[in-house]
Amino acid sequence: MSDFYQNVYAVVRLIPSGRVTSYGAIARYLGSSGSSRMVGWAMNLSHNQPIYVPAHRVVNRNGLLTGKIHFGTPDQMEELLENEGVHVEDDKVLGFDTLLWDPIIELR
DNA sequence: ACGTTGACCTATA
DNA sequence: GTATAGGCCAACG
Repeated sequence: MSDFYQNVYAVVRLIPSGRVTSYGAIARYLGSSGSSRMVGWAMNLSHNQPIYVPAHRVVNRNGLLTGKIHFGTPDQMEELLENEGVHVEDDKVLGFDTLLWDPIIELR
């Protein structure tokens, strides 16, 4: 595994319950600004990862659950988020601005 | 080996 | 405010 993925997983694992972050934020935090797609790829591989990665806490910049289809069932992501107190409606996170957990700001 | 695709983002129009 | 374009780089066929 390259360090990039390890870093991504590490950051994602640090996201507190009930909070969310965005792919771009992680990419920027890792210094790979502009390569936010790689973060998504990393999430895709997180399935095979031995450790559990709360990928449901990572959404796009608009707060939209674009990756929900990559879970077992499309509703799994919403369920997990709702289970943690994050309300989801029409595939988007409610109050995304306040729930956003930016590693650049939080881990600074 | 090459072209296409994609859990994205930013910038123009 | 939506729409389209370009960039990014790893995996897949």
